[in-house]
Amino acid sequence: MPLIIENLSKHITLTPQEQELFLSKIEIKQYKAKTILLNAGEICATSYFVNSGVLRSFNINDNIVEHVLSFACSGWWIGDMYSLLSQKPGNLFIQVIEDAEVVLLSKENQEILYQEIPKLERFFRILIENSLVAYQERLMDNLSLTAEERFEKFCSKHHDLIQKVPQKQIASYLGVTPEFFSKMKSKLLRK
Amino acid sequence: MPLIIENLSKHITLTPQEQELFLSKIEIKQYKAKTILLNAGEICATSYFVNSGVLRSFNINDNIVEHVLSFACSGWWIGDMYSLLSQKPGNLFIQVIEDAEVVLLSKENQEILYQEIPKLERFFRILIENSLVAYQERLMDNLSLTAEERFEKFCSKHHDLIQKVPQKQIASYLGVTPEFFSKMKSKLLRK
DNA sequence: AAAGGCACTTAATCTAGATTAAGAAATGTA
DNA sequence: TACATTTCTTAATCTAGATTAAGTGCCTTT
Repeated sequence: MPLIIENLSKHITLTPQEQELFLSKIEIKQYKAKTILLNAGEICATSYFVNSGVLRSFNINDNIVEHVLSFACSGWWIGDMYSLLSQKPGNLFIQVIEDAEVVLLSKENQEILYQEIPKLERFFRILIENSLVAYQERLMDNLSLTAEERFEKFCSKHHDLIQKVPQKQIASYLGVTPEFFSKMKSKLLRK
Repeated sequence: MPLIIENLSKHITLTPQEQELFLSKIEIKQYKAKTILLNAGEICATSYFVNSGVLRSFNINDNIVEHVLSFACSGWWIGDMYSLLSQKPGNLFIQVIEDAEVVLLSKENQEILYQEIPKLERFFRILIENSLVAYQERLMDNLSLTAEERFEKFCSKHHDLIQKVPQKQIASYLGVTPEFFSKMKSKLLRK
């Protein structure tokens, strides 16, 4: 069974016909590492679901500093929610970190699917609810934990990513500089 | 027209009967300032919609330090999403800051309403989508802006709250100590 | 009116994490 | 294989914001 159908079935049950319909509305693509799927300033018209490999979303502020908003590996969705919803130019880049196979669902087809399979409204509501809870927790962590505590939490939650993602990007995700991250890491290893 | 019906009509259109049904499933209560509507450790079974007054959600970490997650004034929803969705004990408090009239929607009734008025699934999806985008932006702001820049952004976005909320709570929302906030504010006033 | 408790301010001191800089490893590329 | 580019490390210095502490003014409650 395709990974994405398995993913849907975590929250809703689709009939075989509905599964067919869903699969007919998506596109699957292979991308090499470093490929940019979405540039800041563009209008995001697609949701991305990762079959394999790793992606990230990030922005670049005027100081030319990158800030990683999220990583996505096998079984995760990623996109620029702001731009996708508002259909205005966003400020996120979406980039492949490790060679990836990605499912593309256009906003257009997503709306069609909402009409044809109303249950999907429920699926995406739950997906976004969970995402919201995760971002709320991450925000509170950034307000209340030290960099070291955030790193330990990240390790226990996303151990799989640590090998696959350049550590400067993990630093950025945690909100510290690569230099400080390096120092912190070697301090933790010495323990 | 009740504020909450007006609120629903921002994203969906309800028939008069549906409006009636909705109104029959909610409860309206008055609360004095400082009242706690939800304690950390409790399971959240209710969504709150503010008719008037101001509420906040916050947690308290082991160091006995409060961290404000969100404010809500007239026309805003507030709750402990994590606890509400998982039905596990949460770690948020929800408290009245300024005497308030609040609409209560129980999780139970919300589920019933999803059945009876499927459009509501759309409404809450959109509500949560917007909330998610806002938290993503706030997280990125915390990663990339200085406290002063965050404060200026807060002022331009939530000017109404500045008069109503004790400034130590705004400090907490922004992620700085009350002392530093005070210093920062007087520095900005001197300009 | 007194008294206790908050919220806010000011100021001195301290520190987590940033910045700058330079070298070492790793990776890509011809 | 060598060269270039990027990533990571180490270390010195710096700073935004924390901590500690003391004082002021304003509500509450009695």
